[in-house]
Amino acid sequence: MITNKNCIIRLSRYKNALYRLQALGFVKVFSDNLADSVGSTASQVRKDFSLFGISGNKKGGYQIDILLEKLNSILGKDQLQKVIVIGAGHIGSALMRYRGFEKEGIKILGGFDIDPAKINRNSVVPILPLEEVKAFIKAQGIKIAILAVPDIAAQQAVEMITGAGIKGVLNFAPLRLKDVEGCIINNVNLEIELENLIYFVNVEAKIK
Amino acid sequence: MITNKNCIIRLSRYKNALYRLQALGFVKVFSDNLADSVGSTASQVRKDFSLFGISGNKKGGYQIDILLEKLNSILGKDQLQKVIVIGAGHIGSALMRYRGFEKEGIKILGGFDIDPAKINRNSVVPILPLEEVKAFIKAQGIKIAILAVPDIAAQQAVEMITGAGIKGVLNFAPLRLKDVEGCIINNVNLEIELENLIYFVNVEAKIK
DNA sequence: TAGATTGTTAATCGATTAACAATC
DNA sequence: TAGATTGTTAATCGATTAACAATC
Repeated sequence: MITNKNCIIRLSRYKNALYRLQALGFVKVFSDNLADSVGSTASQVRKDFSLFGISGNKKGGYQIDILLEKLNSILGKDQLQKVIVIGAGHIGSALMRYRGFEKEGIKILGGFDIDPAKINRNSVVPILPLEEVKAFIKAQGIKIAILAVPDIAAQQAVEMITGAGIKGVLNFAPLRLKDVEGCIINNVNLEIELENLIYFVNVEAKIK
Repeated sequence: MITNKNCIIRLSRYKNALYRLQALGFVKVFSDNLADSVGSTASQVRKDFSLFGISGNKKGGYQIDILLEKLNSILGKDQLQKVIVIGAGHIGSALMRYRGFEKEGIKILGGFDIDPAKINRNSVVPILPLEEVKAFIKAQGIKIAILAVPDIAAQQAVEMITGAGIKGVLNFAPLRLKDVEGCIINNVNLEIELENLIYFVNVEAKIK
């Protein structure tokens, strides 16, 4: 099944919105309710669902609990997702301590750094020497890594961890990483995100 | 001028690639070199440039220094961009300490939090009480804010700062913020980014 | 000149939106 | 039943890619 990234991102948003609706006591939802909640359109919602064979009831809309079950299954939320963080600098450390992932069934099992001063085997998320990462990935069967190392270290780090079995990397290093065979890399470039925002703010300012 | 977000992101990537090429001693570049550097196509590069009236020399390609000047001007890199951070939790603090922004001419002038324990007027980036944020924005003429507060605090925080003059928000709170008149909001949702990666990794795993 | 590269127009591609028959 | 909502097909829209004349 071929689907685009935006579509999957919308599935995540639907899921989040459905939990909020459920918390408000709703049991079923119509495509246009859901569209409103995520800032989309009713057509888009129904189209997305039909791509995944999710169907509702004509006239009756969709039952939230069933819908959540299906979305959670598609998004892999029915099992704990084990993740490691490479690089224990400012960003890496913040991500290790960030509580938002737990709620989503994402568990950070460890952090890794080359700097001996950063090693701490006793913290909530242990921070281990980078040379242990390969063994750790294999022992724990980890497929997903967050990369938060300086730009010059990024390419080498990716090659190391993909060699050990990592299949997906969320990259915070401020450079576009070359794809590695058999591994998906999603780039989150903070500088570029800000630069983008600045551009559009300035354009708006010029229009007025 | 109407342009899409992806196009502006590519301009940032071209700029970054050009600095690397310049560091390697190159003086001029052809559209297909640049395409290679950023993982795009020569057509795309020329199209992007033509949208902004950037022209090169037939046969001669583009002169890197001139190109950089133009891209930097479009992206607002010819002036220091002043930014504040709302929320001094894990993510907010990490962003305040992150060195990557400086290189890009982005200066974080202050952080703000409601927790008195987080206040520190003497740190490199001072952390001030949230009630001072409006005055600070006005006094310093700040237009851009990074939002890194818990989800329940996000909507209110946005309304507060846009009321004081903020025109662009980079939102790290894990919920989609309602647009506010006269303010652009770019959402960076870490949970959704990871969820997305997990989905595609799992799909790849199923195919094999 | 011959060859190579730009700049722009046209073609293609894919995603979003609209429309509407089916049906509860 | 009448009205409302789904599911899917068709139309639209916008972005990317290809093609090629201009020209250095």
